[in-house]
Amino acid sequence: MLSRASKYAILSTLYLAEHASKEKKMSVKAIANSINVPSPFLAKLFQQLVKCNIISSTKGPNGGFYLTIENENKTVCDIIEEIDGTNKLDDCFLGLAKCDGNNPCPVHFIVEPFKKKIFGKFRDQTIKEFANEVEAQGSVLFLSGLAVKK
Amino acid sequence: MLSRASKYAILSTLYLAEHASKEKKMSVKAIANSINVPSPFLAKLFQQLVKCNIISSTKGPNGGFYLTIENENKTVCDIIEEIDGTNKLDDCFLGLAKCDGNNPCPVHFIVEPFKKKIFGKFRDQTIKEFANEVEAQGSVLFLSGLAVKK
DNA sequence: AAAATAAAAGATAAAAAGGTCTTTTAATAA
DNA sequence: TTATTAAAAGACCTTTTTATCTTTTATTTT
Repeated sequence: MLSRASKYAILSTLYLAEHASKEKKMSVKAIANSINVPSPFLAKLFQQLVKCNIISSTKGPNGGFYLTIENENKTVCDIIEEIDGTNKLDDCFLGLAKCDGNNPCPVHFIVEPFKKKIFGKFRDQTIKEFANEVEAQGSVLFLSGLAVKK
Repeated sequence: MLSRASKYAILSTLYLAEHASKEKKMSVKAIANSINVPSPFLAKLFQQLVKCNIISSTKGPNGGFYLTIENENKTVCDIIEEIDGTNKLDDCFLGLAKCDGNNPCPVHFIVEPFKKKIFGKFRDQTIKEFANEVEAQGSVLFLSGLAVKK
């Protein structure tokens, strides 16, 4: 459904929202280590995310990545659209080119409500809001097996 | 979530359940054309499905693929496990190695009920039952855009 | 200004997924 | 029993995804 790249991008952006700021920028390596993602790959991803204004960066000593207010108002949908292209998320679960209520695939009516729900969340909630929720719920952002509750 | 191979396998097995029988076997090409799937690729898949006893085949004139009673009692889960390996379906939506109620990813509690539902269907319903439902609902099995209601 | 730091850029490599083609084998109908 | 048909088997190719490495550029601190 989502590419690994998208997953990395979502997790690391949420991580930035929670742990970085203009005053406390984070390097790729620090983030990659924290959430357990290959750092050169994440570096490439971050370039892309900076370019499309989903995250921000500065070079040099004490440089790194962080989110501006504008960045914080982006959505997870923006990330997915940037990385995976327009809405891989909305593809038919069984791969039909045209799957809808009139032309339903065999699992359409099971998948549809789920898609509406998660899609709604990804579209309507800002990164900042999402990150706050993640923090409140104690959700995990670490890919590795040994995730520890904060 | 599912590989394309799994999707092809599911659709074509349901198609076989609906359209073929021991008396009316179907060739790869016929099925591939019907549901709009590359036929050499489907041929490979079918070999695998025959080997693990999810579908049946005979060679020669009037040969082709069909389902036995035993085949009809397999499940979609059996297909997925055979093609994608054990339960790619159950992987965390955001890629966490260990994602559960205690260690939830940021969307765990949205994804979990959906997984339970679709997973249950795929596990508890036989191919035959599923195919009957598909027929009753008039669901579409054709990948191409121009699917036509039967 | 010089040294150090960290991202940007881009070339490259490895792995997985998706797809095709050719030869062999088995079954059956003529 | 021969010709034909259709699957089985396996080699091979292409594209996409994932991952790495090296060089350049910008910033900042000393």
